[in-house]
Amino acid sequence: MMFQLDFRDKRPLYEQIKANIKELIISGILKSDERIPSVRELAQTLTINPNTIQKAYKDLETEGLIYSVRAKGSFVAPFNAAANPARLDELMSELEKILAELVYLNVSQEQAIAVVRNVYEKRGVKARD
Amino acid sequence: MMFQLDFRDKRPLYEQIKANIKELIISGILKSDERIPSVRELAQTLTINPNTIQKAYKDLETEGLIYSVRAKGSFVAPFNAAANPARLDELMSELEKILAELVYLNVSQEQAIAVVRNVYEKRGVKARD
Amino acid sequence: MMFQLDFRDKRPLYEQIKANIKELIISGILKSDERIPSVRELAQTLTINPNTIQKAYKDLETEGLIYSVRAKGSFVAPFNAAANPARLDELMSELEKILAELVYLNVSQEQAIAVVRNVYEKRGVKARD
Amino acid sequence: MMFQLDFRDKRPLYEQIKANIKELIISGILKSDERIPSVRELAQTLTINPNTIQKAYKDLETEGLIYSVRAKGSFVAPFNAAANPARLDELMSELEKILAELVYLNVSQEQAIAVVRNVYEKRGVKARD
DNA sequence: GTGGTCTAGACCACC
DNA sequence: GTGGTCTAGACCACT
Repeated sequence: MMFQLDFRDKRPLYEQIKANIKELIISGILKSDERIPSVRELAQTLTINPNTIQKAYKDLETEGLIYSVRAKGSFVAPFNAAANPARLDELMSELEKILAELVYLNVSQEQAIAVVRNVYEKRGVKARD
Repeated sequence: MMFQLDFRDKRPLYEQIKANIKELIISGILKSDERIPSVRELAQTLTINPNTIQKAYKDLETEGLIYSVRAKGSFVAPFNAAANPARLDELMSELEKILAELVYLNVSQEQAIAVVRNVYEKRGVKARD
Repeated sequence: MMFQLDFRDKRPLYEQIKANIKELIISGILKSDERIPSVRELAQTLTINPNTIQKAYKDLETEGLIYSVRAKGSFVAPFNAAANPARLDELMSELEKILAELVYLNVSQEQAIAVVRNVYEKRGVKARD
Repeated sequence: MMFQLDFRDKRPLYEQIKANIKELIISGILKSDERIPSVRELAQTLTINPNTIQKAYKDLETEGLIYSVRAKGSFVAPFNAAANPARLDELMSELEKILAELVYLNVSQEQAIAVVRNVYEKRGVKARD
């Protein structure tokens, strides 16, 4: 489980960490109940302050993507479709916003659908534990 | 041309202003070369500082969505497909990220494509100047 | 003698007018002692305020590029190399600044010299009445 | 890293600041990833308002010459040839304009080329990070 | 301490 | 009246 931080990125470091871990989870690289590095481990690996990792993990836990067991570590949460309908609404709204701008930029419906098919082909058949 | 600011929103005010005006432009409500409110006018309407509007307008201008003429006012920029290849890349990348998360949340490809068709139906045939 | 103004240009209108007339003179399209449009004529052609033209002409006269004869009109000044050594210094300084940035952007000396040759080829042999 | 502002200069202060820092970068005095003074530091040194520096830095960042890291400071961006094709076009166009006027002022092609060679000799072999 | 955002109030150039 | 620039002083998020 490795990723790098971009210190020139405008986003806060903890946002980058969240985004990276989230990507590892939704791409299926990290499986359900798999252990992820402890706060201290990751802080050392990335050479940043543990507080920053702490904040990222806490956020991910609130979002239902990971869970922590005291004295054991943090783990990938098993997928639960019903867990966050709010997140789904949010994504749909973002999706519509992006599509609207694509329409404005003269991207054809066919091109847009092609992107959808492409993503589903790449990620759709991945195993989910 | 009216919209409201949400002072509880965590985003900077000028970002909200940008987003609102952008939406008015890409939705076709504001037409090419149509005049938008002056910096002072809008500041008064929204009861915020003119500098904040100024910043939003300046940003929108560098993004190619509006143009400002000294002593005349600010106007919607005529659409220019070739103007913003970078923005298109950015949008495509965002699109893929959202779709990836939708895959993870078990949204079917058919549902995703339905959203695309829906947006194109609603906005695709709008007149452009 | 025609040119167009770009109202979206950030420069003041009178600067654009100056630049256009200057280009017509240095490119040899307007010859020495040739008459240029009166303030009123040009103002009407461009549909802008005569004061703006007035200011442009006054500036050009100060720079030695045109001269005005009361009740006759304005004319292209005959070329006089010794007239503005200051302008030459200014140009040389600008030239060096641009070249310095080209160096930084990895443009080769050969490319730069090619541009020089190209311009001289195009404009060098033009007749100067 | 020192320079002075000319308060009689007609250009905005932030433009002067930008020009000065740009010169330090393209001349190689400031190296890649080298830290430049913080907004507040420089404001104090020049005895002007921090907002003015902020604006200059922001502009330099969008031009790709520096990058800023929150809570860390601002730094010289590593050179990226592909980053700025638009700027190159702009410079070339300016170069041609200046050369055209030099032709008009009877500066010989040889003299112009000599200037080019001179600049490349002075700056061409500087180290880049 | 750093960059980023915001306000209030001011002056300038342009048309 | 319009956009553009500048100051002074303030608060916030981040590390």
